[in-house]
Amino acid sequence: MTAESRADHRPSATPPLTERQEARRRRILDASAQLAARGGFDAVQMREVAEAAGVALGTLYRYFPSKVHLLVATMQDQLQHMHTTLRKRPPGGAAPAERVAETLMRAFRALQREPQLADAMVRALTFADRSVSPEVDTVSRLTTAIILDAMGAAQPTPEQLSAVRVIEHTWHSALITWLSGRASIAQVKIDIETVCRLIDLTAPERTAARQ
Amino acid sequence: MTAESRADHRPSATPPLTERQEARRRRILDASAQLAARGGFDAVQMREVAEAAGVALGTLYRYFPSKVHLLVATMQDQLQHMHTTLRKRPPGGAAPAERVAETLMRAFRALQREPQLADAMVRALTFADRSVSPEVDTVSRLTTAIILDAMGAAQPTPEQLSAVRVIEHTWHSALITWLSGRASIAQVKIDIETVCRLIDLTAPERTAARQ
DNA sequence: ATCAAGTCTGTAACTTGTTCTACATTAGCG
DNA sequence: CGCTAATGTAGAACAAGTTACAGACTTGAT
Repeated sequence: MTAESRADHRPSATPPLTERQEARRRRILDASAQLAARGGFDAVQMREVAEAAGVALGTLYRYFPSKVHLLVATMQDQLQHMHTTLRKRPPGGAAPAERVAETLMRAFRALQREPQLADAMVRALTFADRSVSPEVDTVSRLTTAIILDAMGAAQPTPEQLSAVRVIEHTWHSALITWLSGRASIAQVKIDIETVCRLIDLTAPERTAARQ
Repeated sequence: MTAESRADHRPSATPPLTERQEARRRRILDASAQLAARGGFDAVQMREVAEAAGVALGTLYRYFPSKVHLLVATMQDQLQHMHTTLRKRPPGGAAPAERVAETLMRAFRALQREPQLADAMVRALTFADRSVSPEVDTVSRLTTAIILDAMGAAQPTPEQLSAVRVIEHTWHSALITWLSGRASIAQVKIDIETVCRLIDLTAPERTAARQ
């Protein structure tokens, strides 16, 4: 059970990395997160990341072909953490809508602890162009997984998936308005709770509850 | 009734512009839109905008303190157009939710005609940092106005305003997923229709009939 | 152990957003 | 008109993302 078996998360046809390469990748991601946590998107300067990670600039670009790729990968990394953390203490609400809202608010509070890091990651995510689509998609799938987990919908209907998509849209966009100082934390909370009402609307309605 | 009285749209304490200045501003915005329409965000290069507008680089920066400011202003400009255009033929649906969805889809089709321009504007909008907040807020208010128009809610309740906020979030984020090729046009349509269901949910339901 | 292919390193160059500077033009005002 | 402050111009300079390249180091197969 060496480092090798752990490394096979990524779906794409990445040639497996040697141990030293895995270590380099990790140092880079850590350096990225650390610089981001200090000063947000702008503070993640490729030369500085390279230096902090003890790697040449060219190498950094071999691992992550652009700053946006790097930050999206950083987000993937952080989301993994969050997903495992969230799984440990599942939300307590009775209705799916409540549980999703609770989960997202928990994630939101985690982001509030490192607002600059959140800034860097979210800005990169929404600024990403087509060349980063696969990576952004991975982040999106992770987010979807977290929300579906909270809903407790193992076999979501297409309608429910639509609701989840809309929730994700709202989540990202609300984060942006918060990060750029155009919405308060309270406002974000309201938006999340509002959009989560869509879940009730799309629940498999044979179960009496809401009609 | 010279050009002067027309110029007083902007709320901030902008000293009134002379006629030549108004003309410069217009040339800059037009050049920006034209370059954006060609090649999207990346094709809007400040030197090229300046040259196309027949203005020195320093002047461009006096009018718009950054590329993002410029593109957000371009978006304001385009939204004005759209708002007037949309007002001319109001949506035909019976229920507010239908009308809003119809209006947004109409706007979406307009954006599809110039996808590169849409790309430049939307990317700028979501990439904008705090220094652009006032301008982004103006765009947001314009969008809100368009949606409220379509709803026909002259006196929206706080709940309805929350729904509108969420609709806006979804609108922006769905546009981004479309622009970066991660969602199809059909998918965007579904997302818009899904989120518009929130309107029914928040309608002032004491007035039995849909009023 | 050795060789070829692939990786890394250090560094310079290039691109484009942004800032700065020195000088010319314009606008408002007495 | 003639002055002065604000505005505009041309172009250099700077910053950070990105690319290019020559030489050293690793790796894997023989």
